[in-house]
Amino acid sequence: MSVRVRFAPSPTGYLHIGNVRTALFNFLFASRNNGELILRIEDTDQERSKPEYTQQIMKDLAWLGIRWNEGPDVGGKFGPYEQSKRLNHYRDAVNKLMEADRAYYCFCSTEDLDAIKKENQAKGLPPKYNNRCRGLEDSEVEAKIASGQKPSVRFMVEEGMLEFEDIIRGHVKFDMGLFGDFVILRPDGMPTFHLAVCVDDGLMKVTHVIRGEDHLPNTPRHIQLFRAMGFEPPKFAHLSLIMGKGGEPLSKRLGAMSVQEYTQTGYLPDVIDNYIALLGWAPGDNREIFKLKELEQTFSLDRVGKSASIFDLEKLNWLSGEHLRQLSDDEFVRKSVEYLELQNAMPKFADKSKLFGLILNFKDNIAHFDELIDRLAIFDPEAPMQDVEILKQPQAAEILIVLKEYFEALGASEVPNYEVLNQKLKASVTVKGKELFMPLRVALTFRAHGPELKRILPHMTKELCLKRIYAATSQHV
RNA sequence: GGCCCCCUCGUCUAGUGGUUAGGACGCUUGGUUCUCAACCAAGUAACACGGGUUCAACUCCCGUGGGGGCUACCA
Repeated sequence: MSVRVRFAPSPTGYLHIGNVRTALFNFLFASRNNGELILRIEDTDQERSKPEYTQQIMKDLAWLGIRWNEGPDVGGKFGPYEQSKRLNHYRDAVNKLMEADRAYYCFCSTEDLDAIKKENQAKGLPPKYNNRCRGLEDSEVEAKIASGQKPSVRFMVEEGMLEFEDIIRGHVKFDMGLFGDFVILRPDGMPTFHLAVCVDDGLMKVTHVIRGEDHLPNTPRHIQLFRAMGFEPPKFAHLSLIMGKGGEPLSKRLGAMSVQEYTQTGYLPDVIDNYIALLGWAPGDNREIFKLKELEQTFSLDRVGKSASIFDLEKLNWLSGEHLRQLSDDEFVRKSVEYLELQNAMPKFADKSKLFGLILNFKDNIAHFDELIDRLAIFDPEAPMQDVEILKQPQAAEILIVLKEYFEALGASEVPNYEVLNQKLKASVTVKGKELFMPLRVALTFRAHGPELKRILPHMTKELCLKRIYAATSQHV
């Protein structure tokens, strides 16, 4: 049977690193095994789910290069793929479970439940529901409903040890006597996550459930549910969690940046995929740089580790630089321009024909595209002066004089020539090395750092250089 | 509190009874260079702890400690 996996986010927020890894691993596993990936939207929490999140999640996944075979947008044989549109299925399932005597109405209020929990805790007992509505007579149930009480429906948990093989964790076992009966249908008729997941995974013929480790304790419940509904439970693989810098859980603000923030910073999608794949997975041969396509061919679940990992921005940045340097010049510039356009940060001082040359200067210098915006300022006639204190050193004056002479003599549309300028400077200026080049650089670019002058000079104009030289001279005097 | 999962350099990891415990990021130093970056070279640093099992444990078992998760009519 062919592999069918799913990524099932709830649209209650944007995709963050943790989500992305689950999505990516599902995608890679499907891809590697020529299987199918289902995108299913778990929007049973009416309060918190928002359609715009669904849209953004799909956009982000697409940006990352994660492709799905079935989903809300592309459809499929087992749709619909939004749980809010599958209520009939959950209703059916509940009816069948009730008929089979595996589910029952529960009239306990939130206060009742709290009291039970507190009592159990005080006695040091497992904090489980005491199943007290299990024994309700049909007549009692009818009376309560007739009196206007809205019941929830609980699943009857079978006691005993439940054991299963997790692809990542290995053999896992739980004592089901420690679990109380759990709610599968809320009083308002909406299913809970447990029911919806099992019904859908069953109906959609999911073969492997790859999800976060936070779901590990849910799995024995789900296995019982699957069986009670007549489904063969899928295989499970529980991924360890990703932590923040200090090892604390990845929270919304700390490091759990949304995909969009990475897009804005100017990382390539391949970089994010590559870095996240390396969190918990290693090919075993010390290789670290992968394009998504290569991951699709290399990934396997049995090389996924068990321990939680910390998200490290430094390494992400290194990886990003590596990817950028592997791009061809054309690709680098094309993607740079794409980024600048998307961020509405296209330089106004250069037309597109010139831009190629300007941008290419920074290919070896940046880790992500947003650095480009600032770096490009060395070509911007409107860019403010920076680092001009370097011009205070006494030797700067003679350098400025030579510069002025050279550029004033230059034809209006003539390209500045590094060699010629250099000869002139060598001939008439006493300083050399750093003492020559630093003031020179600052006078021409207004920045103490940047690509080699030799590289950038051909991209500068007489007008721009003179403007800066005059400004620098007046500053110096 | 109860149950479950996890534990190799600061970080990501390789390793499956016998290794000088390997690689990468970071950091340090040197090289290159007009600067920054990049690049090259070298260096730094780890098996959480305590008991077993064994001729031999990072590897297996048991405890302790630490971290995390679940314990919702959230997913």
